[in-house]
Amino acid sequence: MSRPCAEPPETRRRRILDAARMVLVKEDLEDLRVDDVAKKARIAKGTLYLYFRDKQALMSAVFSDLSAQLESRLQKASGAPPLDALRIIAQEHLSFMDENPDLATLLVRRDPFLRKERSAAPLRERTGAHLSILVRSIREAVAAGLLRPHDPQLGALHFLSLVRLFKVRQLLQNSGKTPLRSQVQELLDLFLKGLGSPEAAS
Amino acid sequence: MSRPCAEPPETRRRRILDAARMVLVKEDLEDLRVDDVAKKARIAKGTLYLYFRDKQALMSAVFSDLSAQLESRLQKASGAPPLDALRIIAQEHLSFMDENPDLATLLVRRDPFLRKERSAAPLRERTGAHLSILVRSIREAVAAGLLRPHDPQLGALHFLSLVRLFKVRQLLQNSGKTPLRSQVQELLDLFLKGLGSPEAAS
DNA sequence: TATTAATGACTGACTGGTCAGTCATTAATA
DNA sequence: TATTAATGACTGACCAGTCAGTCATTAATA
Repeated sequence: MSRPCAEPPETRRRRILDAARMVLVKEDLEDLRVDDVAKKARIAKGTLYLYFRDKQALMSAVFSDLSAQLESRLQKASGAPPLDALRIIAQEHLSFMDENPDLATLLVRRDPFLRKERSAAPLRERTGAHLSILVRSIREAVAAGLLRPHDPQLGALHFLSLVRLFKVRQLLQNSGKTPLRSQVQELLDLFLKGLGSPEAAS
Repeated sequence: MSRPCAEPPETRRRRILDAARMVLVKEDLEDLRVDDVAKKARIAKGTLYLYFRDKQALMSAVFSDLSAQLESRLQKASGAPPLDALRIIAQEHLSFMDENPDLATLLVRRDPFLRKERSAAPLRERTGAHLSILVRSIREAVAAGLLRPHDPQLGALHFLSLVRLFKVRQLLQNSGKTPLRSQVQELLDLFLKGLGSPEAAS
């Protein structure tokens, strides 16, 4: 019945999560040291284990948290007309990454499709959800004659890999001062029209 | 003056390298255990250190080796007319990955652009070389009016991310019985024409 | 040719350091 | 005082890298 701690458990959990995210990004490694997270969160290591079963659970929580945030943004697209939905999805992805750079680094660096470790499972699941939002939009766009017929899963993966591409480009040239709106346009152009000149045939 | 070993040093080095590659793929982790490599190569751990300074050097050698193989294939494209060059590059990438599946897994999983560890340096360098081959072809294609004007680095990154996309798709649906030729065509179509229907405007 | 010495490639038990997870103790609250 | 949160020193597993010793092979000698 007593709570000697200075803050509510939820807040503390959040602090640990944030610390873990920061450490994960700074280390730029796949792994993190629990001691580092504890130090960053200004708690004892033992305390951390009151909030998370083990390191795996902690890392899973970090990714789960991140992609839940992203997912809630992508929901804005549902209900919009097909192409608008795609534009919104692109925009939300890119702006989300703009607003949380380290997070973007994490999401881009960890490819959820190619990881089999336990810690990646929730992320993969979430990305599956992102995919299904995309797939729906793409199906609709094809039905409306706005996209040429194709395997929607390929289309969705392609779209996501374009998002990834833009983020990679930004990370490479750390200037990255291209305004969001034109990035979105460029992305959609690549997706819809490719790079071939209009008059040429392949 | 004596060579008690049953095989020439070059062969042995190769065996270690192959073992390391296999372990790296099977573990599906970023890391590997030197003991595992030694066991796989059927040599004592100490022997391994006669051929490689340390674990880093071993891993660097693995990636360096892999991308050198790929690079030599991509050279086939040099000299070809712009669009043919792109087709050849796509084809060589995909067929190379078909022939060496675990290697493909490695190359796709490790994103050379986003890693900072020492072991990734040679891979990043090589991929830089791949990029420059691509950039050249793309510049020529733009000059010839076959591609619309754009930042060639973006184009090259886009092309590579399409290659990656196709490999990811294949890894996801492990059936993957799409014939090479049609994959190449599909890739080029995405690159050149995108997914928009011909008559629609964005 | 038979015997012995020299060589160095190869071995694997060992070391030292790292780090995830534990738990006896302490501090805070009711 | 009773209860529970928080602590951090400790443990034990793990693993990269080492190095003193082995022994197959070659060279030298009789």
